[in-house]
Amino acid sequence: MPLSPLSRPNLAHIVRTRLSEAILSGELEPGQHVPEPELASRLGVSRAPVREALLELERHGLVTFDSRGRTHVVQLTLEDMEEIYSLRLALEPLAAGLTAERGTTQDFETLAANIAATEQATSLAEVTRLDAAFHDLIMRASGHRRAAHFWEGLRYQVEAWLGLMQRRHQAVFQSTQAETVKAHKRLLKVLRSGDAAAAEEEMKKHIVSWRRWLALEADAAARSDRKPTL
Amino acid sequence: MPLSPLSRPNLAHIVRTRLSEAILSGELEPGQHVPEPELASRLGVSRAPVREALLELERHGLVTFDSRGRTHVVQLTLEDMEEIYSLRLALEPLAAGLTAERGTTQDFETLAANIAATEQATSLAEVTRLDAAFHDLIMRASGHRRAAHFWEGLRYQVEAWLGLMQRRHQAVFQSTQAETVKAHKRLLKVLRSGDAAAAEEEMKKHIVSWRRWLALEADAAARSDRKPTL
DNA sequence: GTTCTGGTCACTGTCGACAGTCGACATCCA
DNA sequence: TGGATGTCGACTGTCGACAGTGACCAGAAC
Repeated sequence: MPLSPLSRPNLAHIVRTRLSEAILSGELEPGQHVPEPELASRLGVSRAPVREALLELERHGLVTFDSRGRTHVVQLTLEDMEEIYSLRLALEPLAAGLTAERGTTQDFETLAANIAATEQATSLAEVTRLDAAFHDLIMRASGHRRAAHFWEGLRYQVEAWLGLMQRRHQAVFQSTQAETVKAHKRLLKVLRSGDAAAAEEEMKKHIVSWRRWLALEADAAARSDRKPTL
Repeated sequence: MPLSPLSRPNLAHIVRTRLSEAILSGELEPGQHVPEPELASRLGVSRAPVREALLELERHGLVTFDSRGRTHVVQLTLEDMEEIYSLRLALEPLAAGLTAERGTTQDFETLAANIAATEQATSLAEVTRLDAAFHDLIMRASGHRRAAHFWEGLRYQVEAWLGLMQRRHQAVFQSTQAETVKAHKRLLKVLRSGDAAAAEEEMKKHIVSWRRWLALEADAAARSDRKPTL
């Protein structure tokens, strides 16, 4: 009987997941102060797991602690995104190269499944989530645990940013789904080829092209002659 | 009156610092299980700050949690160090370039002071600490907060590894102090020149040359025909 | 009206306690 | 004797409580 071992996530993990969703969806607004007691009572748990979850979320860059230790939902600025861009550019090609070398058939099939799911996604939010997951899979498949770990510290911020931009500038993301699928297919093909250098190069291009989303808010602000609200 | 605001570190921070020292010095051995209740009673605090400190230490890669949530002092392998090497190579040249561009006179003076201290250090352990601090300063001076943050997640592991190697292969580190000073002086000079590309290149060289410490244990093991104990 | 003062309130940091769980070890039965 | 079963102890995950601190607000003093 194929009984795989079941994992029993602790409360802190559940709280963390729940809060991630709340932040990514915009249910909790950027900059908003989120007191531990309130979260605890709203979620029906004590403060201990909430505190632990918040520490995790800080690691993921979704919340920050001010000088008094109070928790705020992160408010990403353009400079933050530039930082993230430069780090993605440093990390992801490295991982892509490794994945091309070491990736298993299993890995590539999971990636293919992700692309298929992206093709059939019915909402932008879903596309964004699957996009982040795709990169996540590559980082993991690389076998570079620390790089994957670092990526964990970036991906949620990327998701948060894209979510925010999508809510603000829907029109711009019209063709995103198709483009994402196309780019990911190209990537997967190179990864499967086993050519590390080519994989690095392709990933680099992919990240560079992703950069165009960064200036969105600044551009929109410039056009409408208002201050960018980040 | 120049009274700078005093920071009142919380217990968790103190515990974290104390535990870092214990791990880096070898007081706590690699692989050793460290139960929260014991740490708490030994340090005379409750488990809450200990738990928080352990989470921080995990982020710094000095401890790991097993499937049951029990804490162990990290046991670095050669593969771990290869990972760290590849990440340093991705992160530090980037930061060095930025520091060359944006570094302030103040920054460079702090770096110079660090080098001076390294010159006068009286123990290898001190040299190692100052070495890590030097790189820390560059990461901070770069203004790239996330890169600096990532480096925080590596530096202690680097220190731990070097400490371990130094305790095992003292003789090999004879000339380390002088070499470190020389290399750091070269780096500082390039940083001061403001030439980002040159700074990147010099840092790259520096990291590559650091790589030689990685194979130490494997080499020693091969020579004495025993299994490398990592 | 403005500045100082005191009180109030909302939070965080820390503590001690309890329950559930897992491994180790002893024990029982074939 | 060896494998299954039961018991014990150690630790983690979680909880509720308390104290200390800073922000905010109202009122007093000038």
